[in-house]
Amino acid sequence: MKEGPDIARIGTLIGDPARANMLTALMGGQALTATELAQAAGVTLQTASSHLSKLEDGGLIAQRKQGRHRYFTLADAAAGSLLESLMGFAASRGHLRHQPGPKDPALRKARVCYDHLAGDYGVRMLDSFVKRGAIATDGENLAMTEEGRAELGRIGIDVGTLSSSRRPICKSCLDWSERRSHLAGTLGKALLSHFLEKGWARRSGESRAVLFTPEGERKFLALFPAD
Amino acid sequence: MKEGPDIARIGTLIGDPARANMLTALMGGQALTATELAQAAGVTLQTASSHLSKLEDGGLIAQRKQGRHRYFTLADAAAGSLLESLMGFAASRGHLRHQPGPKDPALRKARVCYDHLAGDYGVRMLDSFVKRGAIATDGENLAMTEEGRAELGRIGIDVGTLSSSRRPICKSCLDWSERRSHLAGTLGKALLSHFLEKGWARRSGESRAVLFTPEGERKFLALFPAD
DNA sequence: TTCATACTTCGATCCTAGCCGAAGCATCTT
DNA sequence: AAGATGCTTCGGCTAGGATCGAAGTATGAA
Repeated sequence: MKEGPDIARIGTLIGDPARANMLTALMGGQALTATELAQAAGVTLQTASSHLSKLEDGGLIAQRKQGRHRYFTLADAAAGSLLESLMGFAASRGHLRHQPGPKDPALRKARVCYDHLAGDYGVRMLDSFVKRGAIATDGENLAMTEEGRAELGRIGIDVGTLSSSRRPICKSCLDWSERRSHLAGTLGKALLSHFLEKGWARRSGESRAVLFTPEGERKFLALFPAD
Repeated sequence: MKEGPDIARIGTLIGDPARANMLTALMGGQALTATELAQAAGVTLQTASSHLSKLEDGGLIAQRKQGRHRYFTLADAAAGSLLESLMGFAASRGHLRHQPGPKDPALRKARVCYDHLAGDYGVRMLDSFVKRGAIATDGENLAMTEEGRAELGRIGIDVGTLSSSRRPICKSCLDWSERRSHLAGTLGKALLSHFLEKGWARRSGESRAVLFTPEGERKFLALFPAD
């Protein structure tokens, strides 16, 4: 019949509201149990179990058995990036589930996107890197410069250890709230971990929001000045 | 729990096989009619019509009325890019439907658009007429000049006989493979007929492609030189 | 005008897939 | 061992939506 990849299968998987809620919850980057995901989706455990096995078959999520728990995560960074693209597109068409009112400014300011920082602060960080020549870009692809390696060394991140993975060090990821790109890849992950370790910020309990301490915020803004 | 963009809505739109087939067909870049898309999707015209209005509401496609046809295209580059991401992801997970066959460059080169010539050659023809002052344009509307009447007389077309109909002699028609305008109207129709009658070209069997003979191609290119 | 073509809307059917209750495994605790 | 917790499987119910026939609308052709 038809040729090419089966986008309908992926679409169907994401198209169910319960599954979409689960995937959105997993965008936080944390591994969640079936019970937690059932709650996030608003369905019973049996139903959630059925959804999770479909998502796993489709290659969107992966599971890890640990004792009597099963921890689910997004399958990989590509899955996270696809979901972020979808969110960006949906937001650009005005397909929001509730108005972007003053209720969730924390999410717009800084949130976790799978394993790296997104929102205003995420975009600001990438902008700053590009502006000072630490990262070179052709609009789509990103590349580390020599200056960038030195710069990150001063911050306290050894770029050498990041290149071991097959995953790219720098990658752009479309930000749905800002409609611009922020920094993904192993470097994006390392930077977020760095901020959390240093105590500049902490993860919000249930939400994807990243909450900066007053001191952490001051240091972050000094490190990545805006225009 | 219900935060952010509604990815489920986009997922549902792409998740139906008939709609996915339509979107895949539109990824070719050409504008397609509802009838053509119904064929591509393997459903009846009524069903296709329903799908198309849903896709339009969702912001994935746009339509352009032209005469009694409705030409559908992807809404914009963002929609195309989203679909490409999805195809890449689906392919990376091994969700393939069939091996991709050789695509048809002949369609992009020259094809029939209702009753006139479209594609690279169609755009080239209008460009050439405008450049030599045979047709005047304000960007949207086209008008025959006196020079143009003489010019067409030399080619072998009597413009006088074309003006009997209520249909305009010259009309611009957006070409979706080239993203520029080509020549429609009774003159566009007459020119295509002329080429076919003279044996410069012939219509492909089932496809919309117009196949030029080596001699016809030489004469056509001499008559309508590029920049 | 009358006919033909392109498409939409309406109405009815049918089938998929989401849903949950109940029961069944598996693993940890005591 | 017995009980508790976490999750899966089974079976039946139901709603949503994909589908098409038939009728309606719009535009072009004769």
